[in-house]
Amino acid sequence: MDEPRWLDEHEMAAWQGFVAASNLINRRLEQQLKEGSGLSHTQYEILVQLSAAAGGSLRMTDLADRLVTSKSGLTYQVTQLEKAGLVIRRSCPSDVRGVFAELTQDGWLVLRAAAPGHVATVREVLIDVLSREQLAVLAEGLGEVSARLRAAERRSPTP
Amino acid sequence: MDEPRWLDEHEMAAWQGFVAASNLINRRLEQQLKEGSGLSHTQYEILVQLSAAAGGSLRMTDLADRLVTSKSGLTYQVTQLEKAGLVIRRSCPSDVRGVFAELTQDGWLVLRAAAPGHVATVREVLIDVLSREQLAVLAEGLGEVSARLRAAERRSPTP
DNA sequence: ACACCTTCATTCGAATTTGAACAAAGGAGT
DNA sequence: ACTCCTTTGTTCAAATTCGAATGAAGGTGT
Repeated sequence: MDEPRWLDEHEMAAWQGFVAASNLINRRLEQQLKEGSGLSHTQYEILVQLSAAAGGSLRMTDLADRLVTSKSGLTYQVTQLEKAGLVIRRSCPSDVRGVFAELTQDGWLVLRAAAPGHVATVREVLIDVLSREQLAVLAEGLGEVSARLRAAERRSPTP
Repeated sequence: MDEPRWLDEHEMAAWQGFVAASNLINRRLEQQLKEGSGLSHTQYEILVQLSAAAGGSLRMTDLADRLVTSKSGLTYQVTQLEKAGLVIRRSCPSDVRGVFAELTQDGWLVLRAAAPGHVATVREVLIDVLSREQLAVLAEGLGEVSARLRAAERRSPTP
């Protein structure tokens, strides 16, 4: 770290574009979901992950891994969703410590109702702005970035 | 919104890659900055924006626009930085309501000390993972995405 | 000068996020 | 069986975030 390699003009543009887009997209998504269905982006993502899982349920730890949140943050949000009746907790038969979060009927309905508006916004802010080729590069590049970061986290966990 | 255009496989990969990378990078950056210099990513970005501005100072509103935060969030963080002695507030001579946040000498020093570690991490998680061509596409595409979102916000402000 | 609308930054309360500490249980090695 | 280390999910206090409301001042049009 004696003589750091600073970012050149192009690298800086890529980095700033990424950070700005990330923040702006998040803000827009948050706003759309809130006014469209009363959900936060985090809550929406929880419902999505559960809906994609077998039986509409996942262990708390699995869920926390797929989203990128702390365990305590997930506990909080699942409690909120449980109060709202969109999710219930079930204890795991094979492991007394384990807890499943499971989508309720209302959870499915709310997700179904929220999805079209959300997808439309995702198109509006990102997908429909970019060409097919740009999307391919994005998927490829950021997929690799994510994979490496996940691997790095497994090598040095944050408990 | 009657018959929403869902995302196909490739679009989904791009979107999920973007969201995952965004969250994972943020988490890593937050961790590195905290342990490397005791700053949060938000605080670091405030210092960067001030250092890039003429006289090392910016109006609160300008600052809030360049970062992507609410005004009240900025007020809070500037207060924290002021307590830490890295920033001071100055009132604007031409507009009594205006407040400048200005980098102090300590602010410059802390930023200088924090920058190398931060840049190294940015390289590690994003820049050095991608090829020159991928970076170019990223800069171009996400620059456009950001520009559109900023323009949209100006058309319908969030006060 | 006046009324009216906008802009600036802060304050306030509520919601959320985080990390550390915790208790309970699993699993491996002896 | 027993010790040791890990994993699981929650709780707690503290830090951070946001939005709405506020007060004060700028700017405009008449």
